[in-house]
Amino acid sequence: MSLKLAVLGLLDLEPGSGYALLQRFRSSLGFFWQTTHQQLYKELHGLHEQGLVDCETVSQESRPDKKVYSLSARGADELDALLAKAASPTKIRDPLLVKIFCGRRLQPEALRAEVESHRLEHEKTLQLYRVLYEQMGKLPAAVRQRYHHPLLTLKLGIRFEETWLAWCDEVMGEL
Amino acid sequence: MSLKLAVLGLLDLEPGSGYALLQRFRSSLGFFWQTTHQQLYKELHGLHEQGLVDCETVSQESRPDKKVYSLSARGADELDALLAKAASPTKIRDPLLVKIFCGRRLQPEALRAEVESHRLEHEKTLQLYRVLYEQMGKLPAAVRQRYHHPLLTLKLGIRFEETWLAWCDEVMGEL
DNA sequence: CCAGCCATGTAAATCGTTACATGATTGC
DNA sequence: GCAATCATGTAACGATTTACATGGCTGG
Repeated sequence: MSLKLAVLGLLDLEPGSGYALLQRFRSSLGFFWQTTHQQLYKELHGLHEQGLVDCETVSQESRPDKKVYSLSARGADELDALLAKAASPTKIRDPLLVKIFCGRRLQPEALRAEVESHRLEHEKTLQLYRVLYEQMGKLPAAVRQRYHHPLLTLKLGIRFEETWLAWCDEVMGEL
Repeated sequence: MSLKLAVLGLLDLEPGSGYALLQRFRSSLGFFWQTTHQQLYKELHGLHEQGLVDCETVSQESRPDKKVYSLSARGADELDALLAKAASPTKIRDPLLVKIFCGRRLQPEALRAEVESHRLEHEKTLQLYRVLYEQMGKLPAAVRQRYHHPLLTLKLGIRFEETWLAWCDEVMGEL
């Protein structure tokens, strides 16, 4: 259900092709709701069949044709209906934590290497989030207004990454 | 794959029936890797077929029979093999964040109510984690040693919940 | 007497990942 | 020439969720 909400929500911000949506996904919603192009295209087909999005095929020179989707009136209603429902509670699903939980049979160095490598990833992600945060601060006021809610989620992303780093450092000391 | 690792890891800590494992799941690993009894029983059947766990049926008075599973020698090898693989990177998947991201069409009060209710949940969870943390500190030294790795994951759980609370407070001020 | 715990399972439906597939254009 | 970007899809498989199913015992 969240994928449907995510797609409608992205189209509410602005229309676009499946390909373009996927890119926006990857640099915003994708931080806390991943998808693949296969899933996204399938979802768009489904939404179109149900009349929740409009679709216009656009021919391009020196590039494949594309289908530009936009939110229909019924889609906007559906979006409101989805937003009216309570969000189901957050669930963490983390293979690294499973591994650490089960890690007593493993050499400490092996685990430390793993934690170290994840730490690096989180550092990169934090950097990225901070750059995006800066960028959003520089947007024209009208646009910034529209992206106020996405910005709130980005703030949580930053807090989470900082938390990861602090924990990785703590764990490195205890392994 | 993480479920397999999780089950083998739990059995490595101590044997138990599917039912008992599920309860341990819910108060430890389940904080960052959920499962249902259906999935767990199926996994146990699969592991048993592959000879990775041993299974002994125990009759009980005034209670249904149970099947007590334990890690076999081959299961221990498999566990080591799984632990040798790198854990795939962490992905957050959070319906609440999707909702907030898409929430600009919603009344601020509606979103605030949602955030408030999630905040309460996180507060409860934090309380629970802290109690569990205290309890683990009081275990006999030998057992505490065995649960050192689970404790590390609990520490992250506590940090995460604190992060959630801080963010909820921040967001409440900005909606 | 009813709810909840103990204890195990099957089946269907949905969701998500991975592999396979195409084909032109642009930049190094 | 080779890799990456643009742009879209099908198919198979695996994972996860939800519904259905049973039945005795314990505590309030």
